[in-house]
Amino acid sequence: MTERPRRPTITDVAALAGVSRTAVSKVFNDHGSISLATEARIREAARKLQWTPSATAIALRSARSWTVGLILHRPGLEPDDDPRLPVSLIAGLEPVLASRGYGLLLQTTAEEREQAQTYRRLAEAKRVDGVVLVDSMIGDTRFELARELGLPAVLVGTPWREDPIAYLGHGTHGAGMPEAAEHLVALGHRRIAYIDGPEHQVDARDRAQALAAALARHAIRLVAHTTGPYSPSSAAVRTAELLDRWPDVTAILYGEDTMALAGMHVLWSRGLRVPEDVSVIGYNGIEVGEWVQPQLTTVRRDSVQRGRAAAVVLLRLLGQHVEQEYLVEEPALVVRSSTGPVRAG
Amino acid sequence: MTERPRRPTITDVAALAGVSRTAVSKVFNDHGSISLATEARIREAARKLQWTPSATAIALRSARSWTVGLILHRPGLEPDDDPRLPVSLIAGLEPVLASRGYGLLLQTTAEEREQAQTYRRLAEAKRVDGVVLVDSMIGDTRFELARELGLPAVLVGTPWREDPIAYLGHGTHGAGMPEAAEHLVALGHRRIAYIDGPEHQVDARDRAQALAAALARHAIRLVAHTTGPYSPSSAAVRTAELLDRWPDVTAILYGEDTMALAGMHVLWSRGLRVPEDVSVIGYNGIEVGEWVQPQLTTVRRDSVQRGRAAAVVLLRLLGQHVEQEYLVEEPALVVRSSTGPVRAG
DNA sequence: TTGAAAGCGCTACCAG
DNA sequence: CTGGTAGCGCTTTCAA
Repeated sequence: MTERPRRPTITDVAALAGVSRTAVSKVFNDHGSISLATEARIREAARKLQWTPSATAIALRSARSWTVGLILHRPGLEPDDDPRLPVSLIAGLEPVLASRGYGLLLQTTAEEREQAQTYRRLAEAKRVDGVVLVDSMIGDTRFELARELGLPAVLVGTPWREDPIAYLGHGTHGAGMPEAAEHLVALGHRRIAYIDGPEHQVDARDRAQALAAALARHAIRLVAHTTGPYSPSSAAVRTAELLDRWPDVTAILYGEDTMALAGMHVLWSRGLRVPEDVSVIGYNGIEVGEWVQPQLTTVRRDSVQRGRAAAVVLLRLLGQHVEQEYLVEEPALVVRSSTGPVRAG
Repeated sequence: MTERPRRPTITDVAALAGVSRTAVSKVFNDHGSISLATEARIREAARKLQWTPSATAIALRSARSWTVGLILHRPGLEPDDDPRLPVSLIAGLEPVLASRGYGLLLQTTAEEREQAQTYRRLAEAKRVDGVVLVDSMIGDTRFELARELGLPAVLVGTPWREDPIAYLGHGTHGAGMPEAAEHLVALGHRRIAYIDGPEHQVDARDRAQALAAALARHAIRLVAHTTGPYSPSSAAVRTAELLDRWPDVTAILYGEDTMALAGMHVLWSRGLRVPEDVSVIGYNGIEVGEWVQPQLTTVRRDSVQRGRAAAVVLLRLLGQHVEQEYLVEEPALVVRSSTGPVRAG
């Protein structure tokens, strides 16, 4: 490989254009005033040299990194089964951030408690100007941490208690769950179980509460409510235990779609048919739910929309003037064929 | 909110410790020599001030951003059905990069051709020190681009033609497909179709070739081979067309697991049973395949492993001395219940 | 309208 | 073993 020439700097451009670096800077930040002729010369020189301002120099000079951090907790080694690497969220977030010149820096942590350290490191080293918080937990200390670090932050989810942090809830608390409950009740279900996500997750808690409240209006209580990781295998285990203890359950809700699929697998393996013997409802509205047999009734929520909206909130916290607003629809029940009338008799 | 004090700088630490900035720098980069006493004083001062070296200053000074870029093409708005946001890959990549202090910067592009521009921008602005390339295409120009930009790069996949770029192939060309072919042939299948990924993808091409070659050894030719996007809906459409034209097909392979699920859905909706009437094989080994009914026979490959290995390759290109090697297993056929003997008669 | 100079926070090179 | 100095590439007063 031949020695590659040093990247051109603003000084080179200035020299070529026969002006000062100041002039170049002004042109590229449309600050101050520059005569049209000079500007043309400068732009021409920059083009010739293929010069682009150095992001690192700008970062140092302006004390902003133009980067937003997203820190994710990866519980296990296998991520396929982990709904917590929020692909759709990123798909919504990133383009909006990029439209304002912000990059998205992804970090994963093995342990929950590493997170605080990671935020601190990123913030203190000035690697990021702000962060997107996901997976809101009960007792979450990240909001205070962000404030202490002076780090603009937006939470995608609902804070566990009143908090001044900017957040973007998943719709009103537990949205979609009342509809799911009504749906099951209308089909005649009375013995309903809920295979839930982790106990300490705010989102899971809100949904569980909304579900319980909706059922209570019909004087129904969940026959069982288990909490645990958002993993299909955990859902499978818990479904099996559920069926052992309450074989007469007629409907099961799951905290996540892939959990519901795993649950259905257990049902089939016990000779129970869905929905003839047991109805099943998932949560999230992943596309696969449409293709499986029976098609999965679920509560769909749109993380892409939520990601976009969160990006806007954060950009504003970062001092950007953003006009655009993005719609975020409420989570909604999608009735497909994994739910049906309770069996007569 | 009260006015937050300016972040401490190395000068503050030096002042507090009563030494020069040089001394502080030396301690934190264990360069040069510093007496134990001085070092202790310096560390103490840094601790008191909660000082962390500024990443941006280091970036400017060292002309490295300590960041690696990952640019992804997002074809549609809905990412759920898009296997191209390679979650598992990221899960493998990021921790290894982070272990050496490298961050992972994620960018998405709407159009394929925007990619070149994005690489150029990142490289010229020195936002990234290197890139991970995914989704190897036939006619791919990114390798030359990376060289032109002097940007260390590693391709996860196989280059479309001989190229000096560092890459991490998905095992030997088309690995797993011969096994899949043998499996079907052994079950008595002769009328086999392949609902493939995009025509211009190297990985898809290699797999198709490997499949065709393996079948040819048994004097079998695919009754149909369609190419198209890696999307379930496309797979559904193509499956329907396939069944219209070749109703006598007894086995269908798919370029991706979620495509296979969509295909099975179409089969069921036509009253065909899997595997009694038609056998189905997917590709990738996503976890959901285990939970659906019937469980999906597939070729599993481990993107997490591949991500780790790719990170090591890139780190070395970036001049890091990495001892650790990560195992990358060959893709392997996982026989489950979506394949069965061809129906007698 | 233009540019000289100072300096963002850090590290490398030398001289002491 | 220690520290002064120069400078990474850029922007921003402020003076001409």
